[in-house]
Amino acid sequence: MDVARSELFETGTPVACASCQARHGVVCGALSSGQLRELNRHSLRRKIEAGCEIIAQGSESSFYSNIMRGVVKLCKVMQDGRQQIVGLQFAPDFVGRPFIRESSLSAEAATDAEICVFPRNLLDRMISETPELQRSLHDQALKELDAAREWMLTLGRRTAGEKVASLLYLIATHAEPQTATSTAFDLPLSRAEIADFLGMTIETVSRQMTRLRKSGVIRIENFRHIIVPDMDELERMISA
Amino acid sequence: MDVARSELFETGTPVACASCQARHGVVCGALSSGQLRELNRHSLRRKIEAGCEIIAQGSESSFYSNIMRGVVKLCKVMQDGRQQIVGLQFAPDFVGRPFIRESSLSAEAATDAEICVFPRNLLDRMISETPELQRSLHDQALKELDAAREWMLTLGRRTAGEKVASLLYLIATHAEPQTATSTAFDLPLSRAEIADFLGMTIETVSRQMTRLRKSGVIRIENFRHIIVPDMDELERMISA
DNA sequence: GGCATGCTTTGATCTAGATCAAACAGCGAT
DNA sequence: ATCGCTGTTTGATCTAGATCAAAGCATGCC
Repeated sequence: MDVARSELFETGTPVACASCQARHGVVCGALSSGQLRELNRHSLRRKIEAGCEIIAQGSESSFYSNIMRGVVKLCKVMQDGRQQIVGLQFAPDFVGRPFIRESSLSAEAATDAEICVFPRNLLDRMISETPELQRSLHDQALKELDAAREWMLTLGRRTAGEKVASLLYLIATHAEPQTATSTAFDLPLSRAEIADFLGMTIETVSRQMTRLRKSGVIRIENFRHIIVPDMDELERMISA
Repeated sequence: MDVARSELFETGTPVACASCQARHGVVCGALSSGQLRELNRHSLRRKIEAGCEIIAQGSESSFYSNIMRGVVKLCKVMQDGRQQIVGLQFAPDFVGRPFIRESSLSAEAATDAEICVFPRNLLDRMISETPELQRSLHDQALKELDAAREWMLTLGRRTAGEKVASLLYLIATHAEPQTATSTAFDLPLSRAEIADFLGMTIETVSRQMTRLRKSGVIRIENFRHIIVPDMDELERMISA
């Protein structure tokens, strides 16, 4: 499943990141059209299968990316194998750690995804030349920080039931289309990944899911597809 | 204990932030001397007692600050009273959430502290005019993000014993002076605060502390003062 | 001093969630 | 179809850590 770093960058479909020119992506929105042209000349758009590693924990990565489609999970693992998902990213998020080459976490496609890959050196130069871009990445970092801290509260102080409800709520909120109050979406994560996000075991995740199902808060079809008839009801399970 | 927001800004010792001119503080290091002079004219240095709230969760704050001395804890509380410390900040960290007025967390002095208080409007202007400052704050945000994610791993996947060891290691690392391998420091947090940082109860914190004491990894004097004879030993307890 | 007050430690018990162990899908390959 | 594989649910039991309850121990106040 893994894709070596160099491979990721060198074997991608060599197509300029056309749709970035719209206004997708944290990066592209902040660039002048001249910069965008230069960036496009040196960037690749690449399809990534679910499970593919984009950046490996502990590695030095020589590129950044923008998520164009799909969900990416950020993960930390301990050498004894315990692991914790520390962030979920959706289009049009930026992936990569500005200013530090060695990654303290791995980034992996949770679903099939498409990303735009930029060479690190070029983008670093553009960051330093473009306050607008710096601001844009600063914004994203702060957004991720807010999300991380919200999640710390969930990890430290919520019960198993509240944790699962929090996760479903998070996903439902980011999975776009939703009718008036009811919402349907595909879970981008397996039970095992959910467990790693919530700091618990898959058995407990499963039990809490069926508890939510039996109490009518959610409906489950095909393990992955979830329907929330009433989002307010789900929100009430979280005990914000 | 609380200090109203306006009070915090209006009743501080009206002394220009002289020592910032050295190079203390995330903010001051990034400014030109002209900007620094202007900032100083509108800023206050203020002594804060342990327990004083600097920013209240849910409030709109009209200022930022720089920690000059002491430790500040960032805290989130749920309406049923459960709470979680989501960050610890030390001099010369910056306190405040750029670009968003309403705070999703509270900032409170964990120890007696000294801060420099800046009006938000002025600093926001300077941020937009000074890429160097933007970069500096971006750096701090990324540093906090790394710390938050490291802590998510601790909250989600480490045992009680590992959690306490992680906390002691974190504090020991930030409390400055340390001889070759041995380290001594004052805990900036009470047992209850430690519990809120680690997502556990004070009883469990206490038990784990005495376990570490009995196994010789730490020595405890006066509840607050800790001696770590061998930092490597402590590090081994963490199981990174 | 003597006594209230707020931490902190220690002990006894309880329980939410982990662990161990099966069954139960869904699904692609033969 | 049947087999094998992987992911999920469900059940039975166990345990780390929570909860409940009582002492210690400093510190400040009268």
